[in-house]
Amino acid sequence: MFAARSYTVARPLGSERISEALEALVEQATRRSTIADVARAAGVSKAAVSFAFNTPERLSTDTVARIRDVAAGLDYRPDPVARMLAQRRTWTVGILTPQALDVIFANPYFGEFAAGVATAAEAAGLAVQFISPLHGSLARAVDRASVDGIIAVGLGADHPEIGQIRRSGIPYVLVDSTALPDEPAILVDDETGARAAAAHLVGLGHRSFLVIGIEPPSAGAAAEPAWVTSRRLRGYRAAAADVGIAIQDDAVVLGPASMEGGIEAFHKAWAAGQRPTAVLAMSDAMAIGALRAARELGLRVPADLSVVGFDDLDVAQYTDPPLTTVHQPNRQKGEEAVRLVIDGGPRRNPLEPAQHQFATHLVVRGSTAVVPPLRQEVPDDKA
Amino acid sequence: MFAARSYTVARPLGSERISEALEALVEQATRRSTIADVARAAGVSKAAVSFAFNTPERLSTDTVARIRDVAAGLDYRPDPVARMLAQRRTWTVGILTPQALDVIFANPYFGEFAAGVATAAEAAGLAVQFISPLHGSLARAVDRASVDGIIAVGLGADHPEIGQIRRSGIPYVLVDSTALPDEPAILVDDETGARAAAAHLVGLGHRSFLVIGIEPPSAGAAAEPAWVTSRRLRGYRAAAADVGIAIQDDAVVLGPASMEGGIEAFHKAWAAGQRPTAVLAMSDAMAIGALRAARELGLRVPADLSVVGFDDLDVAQYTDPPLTTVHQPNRQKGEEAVRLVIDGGPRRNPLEPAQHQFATHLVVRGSTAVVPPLRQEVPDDKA
DNA sequence: ACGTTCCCGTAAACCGGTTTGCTAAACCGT
DNA sequence: ACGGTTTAGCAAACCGGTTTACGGGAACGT
Repeated sequence: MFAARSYTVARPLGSERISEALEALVEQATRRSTIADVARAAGVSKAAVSFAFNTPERLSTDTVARIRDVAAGLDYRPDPVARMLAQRRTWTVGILTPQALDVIFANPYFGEFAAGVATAAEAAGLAVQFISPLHGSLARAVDRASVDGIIAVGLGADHPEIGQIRRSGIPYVLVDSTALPDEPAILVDDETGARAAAAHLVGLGHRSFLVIGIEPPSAGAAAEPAWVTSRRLRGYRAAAADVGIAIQDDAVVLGPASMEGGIEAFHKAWAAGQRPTAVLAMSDAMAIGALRAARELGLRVPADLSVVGFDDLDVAQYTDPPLTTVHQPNRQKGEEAVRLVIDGGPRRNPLEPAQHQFATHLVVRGSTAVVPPLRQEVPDDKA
Repeated sequence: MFAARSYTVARPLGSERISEALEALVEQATRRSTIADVARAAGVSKAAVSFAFNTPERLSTDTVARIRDVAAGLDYRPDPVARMLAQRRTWTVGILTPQALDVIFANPYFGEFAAGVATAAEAAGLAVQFISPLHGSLARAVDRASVDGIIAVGLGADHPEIGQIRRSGIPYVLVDSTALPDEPAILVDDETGARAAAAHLVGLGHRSFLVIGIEPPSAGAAAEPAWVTSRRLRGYRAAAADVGIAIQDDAVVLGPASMEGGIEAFHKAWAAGQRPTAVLAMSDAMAIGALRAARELGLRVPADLSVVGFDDLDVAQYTDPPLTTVHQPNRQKGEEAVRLVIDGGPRRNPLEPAQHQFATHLVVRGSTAVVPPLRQEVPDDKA
C-alpha cells in the first residue's frame, strides 16, 4: 500500500550489483537520521542526545549546545512513533463515532463539537485522531487506534464497544449518551430544553405538532429511554401534556440528522396526512430541511408553520427566517470532554462527579409565530 | 498530563510499603497482555504469535488455532504503536492545514473535503489524523505527527513548512495551492469557474460588481499570483474585460472564508460607498454571509442584488434563495488526494502526471437575476 | 589527605512488536 | 537407507527512541 518512507529518488540503471550499491548509497544519503547518528557524530551516547532535547538541565550547557548543533546539521527529528513506544504515551486523543467519517464531517453539529475538542486538545499539546468503523467494524478501529484517551460521541449504551473500551484501560468519556451512572460522561439537559421549545409553541397557541427525531445508529436503540430522541421526546410531550395534548406516535417521524433527513421526514409526514401547525425538530440540520420542504409545499414560515430546531448551530442565525432553536454549548462540550478524559486516569478526586451536564435554553428567532387563525382547531389541507 | 495507560482502580490505604506491593499486584492484574505473555501461555515463541496473526500460513493450522485461543483468553490486542515502529508504517494519513483546527472544523467546505479524504482512507484501511499548528508552530506539529502521508490543504508556496515536508521524505500532496510544477497536487480550474460566474452576471446585464475574496493565512501571500484569491480574481476580471469593464481594487474586499467573514466584508464595502448590483463571492460561506448582510440592508436578492458563490457546498441548495455558485468537486478532491499520496512513494509511473486538476462549472440557482432596471447605469443609494 | 557530595555522562535494559536467518524434524523419491 | 526438499517453529536482531543504574572526576568540607 504505502511505499517505504525513505526511498531512492531516481532508479539507477545498469547491472543489479551496481544498482544495489548505488541504492545503498542513495538510501543512506536520503535516510532520516536517527538518534544513533547524532550520537556518533557528536561523539556522545544516545542517552546524552535524548537528554539534550528532553532534560537539558542534566547536561552541561555547552554539551547541550554541541549536540543540538550537530542534530540541526543532520536535520535530526526524533521519530514520534519510537518516542510514543518508549514513553507509552501517544499525545493523541481520539474522537470515536459509530458512524462513518464521511457522514460525520457532513454534520455541522459534529463540526462544532470537534472544534471544541480541537481547541482544548491544542492547548494541552494533544493531537486529535478520529476513530470510526474500519471496514464496518468499530472494534477493529479501536484496536488500531493509538490514543491516550477516547471521546466517544453518540455511542449508545447498547454498543458492545463500550465494554471493549472499558476493558482496554484507556481513559474515556461518553458524550450524548449515558451508560453507567458513575461513568465519565458529558451530557446536556435535553428534556428541559425540549420542554421549553414545546412550551414556547404551546404559548403561541399551537396544538398540532410534528416531531422530527434523530434515528439511532443501530436500529434496536430507538425504544431505549436513554437515547437522545427519547429524552427530547419526553420533554416535548411534557409541555404538550400541560395543556392536555398528547403527541401521538404517528406525529413522530425519524430520520438521519441532516438537511436531507429533515426534508424527507417532513415530506413523509405530509404524505401520511399530517397537517401540523408547528414542527419540533431534534436537530437544526433537520429543521433547516423542514424549512425547505415546507417552502416546497407552499407553506410560509412562520406565518403558516412554525419550526423549532435543536442545537443552535452557527448556521441557525443565517437561515431564512432565522431559526428558533434550543441552545446547547456544542464547542464547550468538546472542550470539557477533553478535560474529563485528560484526568481520567487514576481519578484525581473520586468525590467530584465524573459526569458533567450542561444546561440548555431556548433561543427565539424568526421561525416561530402565533398559530394561524384558520388553523386554530381543525386541520385542513391547504397545499 | 495524561496518566499512565494502566492504573490501579482504587487507591489502597496503609503503609507505603504495603500499598506498593498491592499496586504491583493490581497493576499486573490489570496490565494489558503483551505478545510475550501470549507466547509464554501458549508455550511458543513471540515470533509464532506474530505469525499466527499476520502470516498464519507459516504455521500449522492447529498451532495457529491454539495461539489464537490463548490470545483471545488473555484479551490480547497487539499494541498499535509497537507495530508501527516495527513495520515503519503508521497506517495513518494526515491532513495538514495552516489554520487552527477550530476554524477548520467550522468551515463546511473543509468538512466536505475531509469527508472525501475519510471515504478513501477508510477504503484503504487508513486512519485520518489532523495536523495543524501546535502552539502556533506548524513545523512542530509536523514533527510530532506520525503519518505515512500528508495532504496539505491551502498551504501557500511561501510556507517554509513545505520544504520541511519535502525533506522529511514523507509522501505528500498539495491541495488548492501550486508549488513546483511537478509536485504532486490537487487543483481545480479556478479561473475558468470564476470566469463563468462573472460571465453569467455580465449576461444578465450587470456591470457593477463587488468581489468578496478569501484572505490568505499569512499576510504576505495576498499578492501572490498562485494564491486562490488571485486565480479566481483573474477569472472574474477576464469576463468583465470582455465587455470593457475593469474591476477596480476598491471593489475587491477580503476576509476569512466564513459566514461572518462574508457579512463583515459586505458591510465594509457598503460603508465604503460601494453600491454593486452583483456580488462575486469566492466561497459559499462568504456568499451566505453576503446574503444575510444584504437582507439587513433592506436589499432583496436577487431582485435588487445578485450573488454568486464558489464551492457549491451542500448548504448552497438550502439557502434562501438557493445559491447560484461555481461547482467544484469537494469530496472528490479529498478522495483523489488520498489516492495520490498513497502511491506517492517511489513514483510508480513518472510519466503519469502527479498533479490532478478538476474542472469547475457554474450552477445557476435562484440568487442571480437580471440587473434591476433603475440601476442599469448610474449607481444610486437606495438603503 | 580523605571521605562526601555533586555534576556529567555512559552503558544497558526496556517499550512491544516484526522479520530474518537457521535448525530440526518430517517427507520424498529412489 | 540416504541425500534433498519442505515444513514448523525458534532465537535473536531490529525498529528508534527513553530511562535507570552506575562510574569517574571535580569541588567541597574538615
